[in-house]
Amino acid sequence: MHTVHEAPLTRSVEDYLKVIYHLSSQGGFAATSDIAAMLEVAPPSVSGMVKRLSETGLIEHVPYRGVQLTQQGRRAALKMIRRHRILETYLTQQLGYDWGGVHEEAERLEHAVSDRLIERMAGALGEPRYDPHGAPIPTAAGEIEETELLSLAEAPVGADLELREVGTQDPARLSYFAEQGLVPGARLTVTDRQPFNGPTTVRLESAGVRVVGRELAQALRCLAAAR
Amino acid sequence: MHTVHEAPLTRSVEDYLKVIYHLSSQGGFAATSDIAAMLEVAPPSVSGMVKRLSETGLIEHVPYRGVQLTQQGRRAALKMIRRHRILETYLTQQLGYDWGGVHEEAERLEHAVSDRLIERMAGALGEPRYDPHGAPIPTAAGEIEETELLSLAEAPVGADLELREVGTQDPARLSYFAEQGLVPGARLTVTDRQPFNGPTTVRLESAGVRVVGRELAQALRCLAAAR
DNA sequence: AGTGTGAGTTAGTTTAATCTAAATCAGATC
DNA sequence: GATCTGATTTAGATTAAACTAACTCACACT
Repeated sequence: MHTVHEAPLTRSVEDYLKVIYHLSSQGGFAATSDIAAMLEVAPPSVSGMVKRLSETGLIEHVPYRGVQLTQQGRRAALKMIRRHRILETYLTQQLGYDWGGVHEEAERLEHAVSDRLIERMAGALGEPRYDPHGAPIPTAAGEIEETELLSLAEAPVGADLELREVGTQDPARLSYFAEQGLVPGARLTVTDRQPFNGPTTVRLESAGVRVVGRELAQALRCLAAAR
Repeated sequence: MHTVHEAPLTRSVEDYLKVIYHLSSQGGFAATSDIAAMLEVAPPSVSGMVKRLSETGLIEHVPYRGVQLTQQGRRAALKMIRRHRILETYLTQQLGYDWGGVHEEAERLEHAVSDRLIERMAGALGEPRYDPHGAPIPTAAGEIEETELLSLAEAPVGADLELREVGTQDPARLSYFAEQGLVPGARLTVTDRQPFNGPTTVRLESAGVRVVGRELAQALRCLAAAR
């Protein structure tokens, strides 16, 4: 299949595709209002963009239901996600950025970098497979690892887990997690959970005991630990 | 003096300021048509932008004469030039870019990077004073070295020179110069010049003899060599 | 089945940057 | 000094992305 001439996507289009990817990743449709909320934009702006995106074949729109990415749209979204995650990894490992601030910087840069630069960065880093928060980095070919992870808020008491991904971009939460030793790779055991969706208590293998409120626990995504 | 709240400049505004800086650097005014030519934009677009820029106090406009930067405009322009040159230096030294292509990449990135990132890059490079083409890098405080250089097209026969700056962004010319050993720091002696603005012949201290056409020679900016 | 509510869409305006075509100015030429 | 010419500006249209206000749809509830 020949490479088709593709007009460069504008900043906005790229952002829409990324949030549609995230919102529809758990199957199903992304709702107009959710897209609007994530982009901090009024709902009619979304309707307008949705019209253009479906005209150009990047999304499928079912009026009053929501939207889904087409193959083409998914490819474009994964490309932006790769850019974002490579940038975060590079800024962290090569330029001393900490968890706070990387996201914002990457968010701006991802629209300006060339494929060539991203691949140079990836090369300099040794083709990393995960970003600093533990999220998988799509390959240049557009494939992404899809591992089922279990949020710490749902993990059963007694489970031995490995923390794989810290699923937030909020700098305050990120630095709090980092302080608490709650970083990708940490081994932990769930020792308790308060009733009615209360906080989860865990024992960290290499540190002490932590009590994590439900909302925070939802961001911590784990895998059953290999023993 | 307190830092005034400054609205972030758009991509376009920044580009206009940069070319106005370059066009008016040899004193005097930048002409509408020259700005239009450098930005590859129609002259009326320049008139429109000039109106807005002078309203916001970044330039001084004398109708039918041209424009000049104000102090504020000059500061903004030098900031962009610093970003551009730090980026070119970083891409070249840390990510293996060669002379061709760096310019284009930096041109896009300079609008997206934060001051913080630029200063990290500058730090990683050891606060470089010159970019890969030999152009001086403005300091973070907004000062730029202004050394009088002599274009090779004007240098008298017999002069011993040090090549300081290769003043072009054209990738083809840049790689040609690099092949010929005409890079910043090269020592050379002017041995001949053909009449009527003909080519200049130079002997390179560490290589052989080169004949350089007038147009190319204009891009090579030199300093009288220390002996 | 009728209706109310909130989500979604349409209509029409705004802002920034561009364009083409038309008008105007300034300096050079005769 | 009148005129010509090319550079510059003004006028008006276009595109992309956003907004507010007003309308419409789908679906849940009685």
